[in-house]
Amino acid sequence: MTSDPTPVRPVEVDRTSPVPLYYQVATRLQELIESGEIGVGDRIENEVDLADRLGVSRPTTRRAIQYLVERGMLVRKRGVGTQVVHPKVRRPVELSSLYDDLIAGDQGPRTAVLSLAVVPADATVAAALNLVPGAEVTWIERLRYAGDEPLALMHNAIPLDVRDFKREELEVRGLYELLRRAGRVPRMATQVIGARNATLAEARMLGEKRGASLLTMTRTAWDDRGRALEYGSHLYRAARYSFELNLSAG
Amino acid sequence: MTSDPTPVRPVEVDRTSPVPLYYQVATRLQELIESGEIGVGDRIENEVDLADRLGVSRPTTRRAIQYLVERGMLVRKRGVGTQVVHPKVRRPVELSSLYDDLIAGDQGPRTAVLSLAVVPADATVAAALNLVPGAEVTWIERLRYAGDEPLALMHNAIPLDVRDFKREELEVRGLYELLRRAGRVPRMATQVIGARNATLAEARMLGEKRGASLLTMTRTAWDDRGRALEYGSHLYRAARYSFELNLSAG
DNA sequence: CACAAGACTTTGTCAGGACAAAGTATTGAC
DNA sequence: GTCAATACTTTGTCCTGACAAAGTCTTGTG
Repeated sequence: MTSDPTPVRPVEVDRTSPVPLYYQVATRLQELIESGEIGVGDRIENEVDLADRLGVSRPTTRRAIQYLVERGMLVRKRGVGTQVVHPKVRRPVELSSLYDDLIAGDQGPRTAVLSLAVVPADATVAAALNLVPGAEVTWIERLRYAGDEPLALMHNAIPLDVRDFKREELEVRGLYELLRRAGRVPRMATQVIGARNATLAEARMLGEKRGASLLTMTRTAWDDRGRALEYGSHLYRAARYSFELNLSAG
Repeated sequence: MTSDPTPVRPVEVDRTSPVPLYYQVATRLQELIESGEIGVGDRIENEVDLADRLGVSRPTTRRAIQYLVERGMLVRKRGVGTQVVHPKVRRPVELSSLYDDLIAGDQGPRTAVLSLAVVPADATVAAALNLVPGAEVTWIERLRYAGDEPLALMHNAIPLDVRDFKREELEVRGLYELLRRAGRVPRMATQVIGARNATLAEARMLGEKRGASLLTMTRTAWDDRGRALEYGSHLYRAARYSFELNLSAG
């Protein structure tokens, strides 16, 4: 016995608002699902009826539903209907979460800039940023703290044309924010997560014992036009840090 | 001086094909970009003209372009046009790549099933799979090899109602394939990647020294209807394995 | 020459309609 | 009763048409 689809109750769209209709509908649906009014496993009203009742066209309704399907909240099946599969938005791994270490620099955890200099790129950096070997880059070394304890040792290389960095700004605002202010917004990134044992020097900086397990993460980020923006090579204390990913398959 | 948009040359859509038109167009565009006929930074023809020339409607063309935008190959700007930002498809982290360790079991690397038994779920497993503590699950322990060398030690817990597993099948087909055959397709997953030093027992199984750095990955996967499908807790030799992710921000 | 107003280009949103395809439920024949 | 054919529901694809909004380029004014 299949349960009847839950009708979406009082919903009105605001046609004077600059917010697109499909987005208004999607947001409303999302609220209903997150609040539990439409539970996991429930079917929602079919597109045609929903569109009618909201007073919008079917394409608009479809687009709203599609938006939530892509976010992993809903699943559609032809001939069957649209079902809630998850009450929370499961983002398909966002750059924002990827950059949380940088964003977070704006708020809580303290970040110390250990060094900031213009140096010639070594082979690895040059390859990652698609530069000619020996081209100059801004090289940043930072130590991130969580409370009093060191958490991560972060190295970044940024092409010279991206921006001129100042130490104080970097400590206060964080790398990500500075890039954004320069109008260079990351659009794409590849990252590799691995692990290895700490060297003596690394262990000392991070307050670990030699040989302690460290998480390694290297990342290259590109902007809108495919220009390399940033190369990062970071070390995290494995005992105090892990990466969390939410994935969805369409 | 902006360069003229590259016209997409001989393209025809096949209306007798069961492949959707928008997908045909997207595939054709993708080929042109991957082959380099349309280079990074080039603008492609505008939607309206493209649609005209292909003999399809603008919404269909838009959908094709949208598809490639979501994959990170193209970027659109209102009033400007659509530009190529990356010549290869950068998938936003797929479940398929997430499951490569399982899929790969079908082909190259050998996987030995160390144990396969029905046991009561411990607290961690029960919580991850959303079961009552003590409920029975199929518990699988496997050792993955790359060539002659051990690569990973994998533990999985699968709710009993999902499927009845046989050792031989598991060795030959891999877990993922067996789940798929049971009609339980993973749609969503959360995973946590961390690291720690190997215990003596783990080191022995993996052919490492005690204290060697290991990558840890725990994952819970859900199917279509939000039912927990699989919990996995895996250990990888950090010296021989790393996770690669491609991310895009919309 | 500098700068603002306007024209133009291009993508973004939205409507309404039509038919196809994939499930589900019902009906009918044996 | 069982099973296959049929009807029905629901999403998937595709079309035409229209206007809005955000850039870019041109033009004209001071």
